[in-house]
Parts: sequence; C-alpha cells; structure tokens
Amino acid sequence: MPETSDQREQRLEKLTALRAAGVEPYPARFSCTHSVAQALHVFTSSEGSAESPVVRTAGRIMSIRVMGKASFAHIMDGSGRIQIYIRQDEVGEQAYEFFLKMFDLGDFIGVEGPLFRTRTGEITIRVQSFQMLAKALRPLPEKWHGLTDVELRYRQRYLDLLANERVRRTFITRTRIVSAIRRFLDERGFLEVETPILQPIYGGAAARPFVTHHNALDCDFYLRISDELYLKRLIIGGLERVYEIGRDFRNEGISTKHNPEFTQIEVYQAYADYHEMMRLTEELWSTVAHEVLGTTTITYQGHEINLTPPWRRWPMREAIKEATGIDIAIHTDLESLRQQIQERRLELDIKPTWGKQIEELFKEYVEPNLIQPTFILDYPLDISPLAKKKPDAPGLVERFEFFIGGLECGNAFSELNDPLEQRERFEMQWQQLQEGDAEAHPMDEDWIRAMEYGMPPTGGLGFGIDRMTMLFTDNPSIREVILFPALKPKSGE
RNA sequence: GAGCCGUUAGCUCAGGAUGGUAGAGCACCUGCCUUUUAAGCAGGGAGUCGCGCGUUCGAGUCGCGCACGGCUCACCA
Repeated sequence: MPETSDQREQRLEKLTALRAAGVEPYPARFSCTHSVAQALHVFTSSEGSAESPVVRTAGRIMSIRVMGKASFAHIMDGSGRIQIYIRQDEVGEQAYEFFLKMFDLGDFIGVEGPLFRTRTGEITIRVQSFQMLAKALRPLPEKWHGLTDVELRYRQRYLDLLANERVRRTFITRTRIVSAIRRFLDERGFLEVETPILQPIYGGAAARPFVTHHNALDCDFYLRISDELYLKRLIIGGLERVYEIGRDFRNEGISTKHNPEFTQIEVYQAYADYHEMMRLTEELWSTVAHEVLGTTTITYQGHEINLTPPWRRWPMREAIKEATGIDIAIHTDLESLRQQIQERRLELDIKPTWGKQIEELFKEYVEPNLIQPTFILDYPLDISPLAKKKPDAPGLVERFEFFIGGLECGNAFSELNDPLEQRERFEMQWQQLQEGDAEAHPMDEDWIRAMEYGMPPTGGLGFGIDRMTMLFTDNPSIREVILFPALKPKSGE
C-alpha cells in the first residue's frame, strides 16, 4: 500500500484492493442473531452455564487495539456497544491479515463467535468469522473529544449523533415525548388529524409568513404559521376533540428560542373553556414527563422544576401589579398606561396599542422570573383576535399562556365563536395592518363564514414540542433539539 | 439588522500582544507486541492557517473588506 497523506485516498485504495480480492465492500445483507444489546444480555443471563452462547451481530467499528497476533475492537449498533476479540489462531493467518489491512474505524463489520469475559471483566465476542458490511471512506471524529465544533455538529448531524451520546439521548427523548403525547390524547378520545400547510390565507398567530407559488394554479400560498383556523373548522364540522402535531413556519429572526420551522401541537375540545385547557395542559405535561423521564421533577439550566399539578394560576393583572405596581384594571387606556410607566421610570419600549404595551411590560418585568410552571391568565383583547371576551373584565379575554423555566411554552384560550364579533376583531386587526403592523391578523372571510354555521363553545391549546424537549433534556438552545436546524448555506454549496 | 467572539492537519486544540522555515494529542502509514480498553513502544507522512485585498524585504501573526458560525441585543404571541 503506497503511503499517501489523505486518509480518504488511503481508504479508496483499500476499497479497490477489496474488490480486486473479490470481496464486495457493500454487501446487501447480513443476518444477525442478536443486536449488540441482546448479545450482552444473553451472556449475562447464561453466565455460569457450561456452553457460552454464540452470537452473530454487526456494527460500526469505533476503536481498534492491535496487539500483534490478536486485536480488540469496539463495535456499535443502535442498541449499544460491545467489544470484539480477533485472534490470528482463531480466524487464520490470512483472515487476520485481511482484518488488519482492510478494516478502518467507521467501517461496518459483521461478526460471529462465542461470548466470554476478559480478564478485566468486559463481555466480549471471540470472533470466529467476520465480514465487511460497509467501507467508510472518511475518518470519524476524534474518539476522545468527539465533535464539538457547533457548526459541524449542525451541518453534519450524523457525525454529532455518532460521536456524542448525549445528543443521541436528546433526540430519542424527543421522539418519546411525541409518542407519549399521542398516547395521552388518543386515550382521551382526541382524533389526530392533518390540515393544510399550504394555505391561501395564513392566520391563527401573529407572525410574518413564508410565501410560495403554485405553478399550475398560478397563485401564491403561505406556509402556515399555525393550524388553528383549520382545526376549528373541524370542530364546527362535528369532530369535537381534535389535535395536530406539525410544522409551523414563521419568517422571523433566528435565536436560541426560535427556528423558522418548528413543531407545534394544537388541541381543540368542544364544550371546554380555558380552565379546562389548563387542567389538560398540566395533566399532559406531568404525565408525559413521568412516562418519558420517570419523574415529574426536571432540572433545567440549574433550576429544579416541579411539573406536578396543579400549577400556579396567576392573572396577568396581578403579576404585572406585583412586578411594577401598575394596575392595568385601572389604567385601561394607552395614555394612562404610558403615564404610569413614565412615572415609575420603567425602561421600556413604546408600543402602539394598550395590549401591546401591556405585553411589553409583562415580557420585561414578569416573564424572566417564571421558573416554576405558571399559567398567566387573561390577556389584552387587542392582541388576541381569536379569543373570547372575559365577562366583567373590559379589554381582556379568556386566554392563558404558560411558562416554565423562563420559557414561554404555550398558549390557549376559550375560543371566540361569535361570528359577528370575529368580524369586528379582524377589522381591528386590519386597522393595525394599515398602521404598519406586519404581524396583524389578516381578514379571513372564509373562516367567518364557517363560524356563521355555528360553532360550539370550545377550548383550544397550542404548545411547542421543541421547547418542551429543551426543558425535558436540559438544552438551552432550540437548535440542540432540532435534528437539522436552519443554517445559512455556505456560499458555493 | 447591531455589538462582541471564533474560523490553524480528518477531529480536538496550541501558536498570534513582540511579523522571520507551521506545532501537539487523537486519527493515518511502517515495524514490534496473543486478554487490551484514551493499550503500549519505535519511526514516518499529513496544512489554501476561512476567503480576498493591503502594509512590509518578509504576514498564521498587523490593517481593511467579505463569508460562515456562536453569544448578547433587536426582531419574535
């Protein structure tokens, strides 16, 4: 083998040599009797009996230690990692030489042989025969430090998953969370449904959409910013408990808490109100935590957080009053609210409406301190065009958001089901759109028409699966819980 | 969009204030080694120092611009 500098070149030469020797480096199949985890288990449970079990298993070579006429290696499959032991006198001189010359870290190998325990106590396969299952042409990340370069980890997530056990666990947990949510809702009679991602009018949230074009129809579509208005059409249609887990798209800045595409669940239940949705929320989160993590206490960024119901219910009015001294039930117009902010010398951006100003006040002075699970109740009407008015509370709606670990996790309300009022709300939004608010809700005549056929009282809830996963896996950035987070393409690629 | 920081071998990182032949560990190649496990020992190969322009006799190092990334802020139900 000529010496070349490039490891890929060297491996390509091995590939050629394999084929020249009549060995297919990418065979179609290899039948295993055991996964790696099963092999370990079968040995443990048979230890002490006369015959040691023979297994046939496969995996990726993660380390090799050559000691002359015998070698050790570790192989890894999806279930775990096991050591293999290859001896020249066991497999023959030629086969042993073949192993040394042709196999590299990263290659997939199939092995067969009895299990034993080494002098240091590690369960090991004593290889009697082995086979190349797939040749790797590029070297793996470093075995000790793994892969730490954040950009490489995101752009080549497969390497991150290979090298970093914690990352693997995070994404397995994410999948289990979603399964547990489905189980929870299915058991309670909710139907999982699918609604359009390409929508002629976007809505259900305040956000700027992505626009795309349909060639055959020659018209623009928006990628949905939420599922809300379609799911509520299903409520009108008599599907009284529905949910959807799916991707939403918002054309906004990227941060540790925002990815332009993210996964949200939305749940709607006829004849429920927002109090009912609070009970559903705390029940769901604590049940899922218990199923996935085995506990309802999580640790997030150094905070111990208890998800056991009931969670704190805190009206926004009281929260703001406690944090700033301002009573929004007294200062019910923008002018007097601003005056209060000025008098108290609060550092705050100026917002164009009463509701937005309150929201700003809340975000600045209350939200960062909401570590234990908290429902914040009763939001300003002008930032909630789809929620039902709260009786005897002018300017407020029956809406809550919930916060855990300082993260805004979800949003819910008693759904507005009065079609005439819905029209007025949209007209208010249209006014804000005229005044330059790019996130104001667009008028949706088709939605109003649907509601005019009669919509039962309904509770609706939405929350982010990504942020839930962040909390459950103690990750501070949303990119750590999305397999392939949005990144700018490198120029030239 | 703004500020700060980062980008050196396949990977993890030194070097950079003070400009003068580009370094380490892992990985790779050669040799020795039949219970090792971050195996060991001896030897060896490997670089567009992110890209471009400039200053200089000379730039990984200094200056300017650009790209990508991270954090903070802005934006964001």
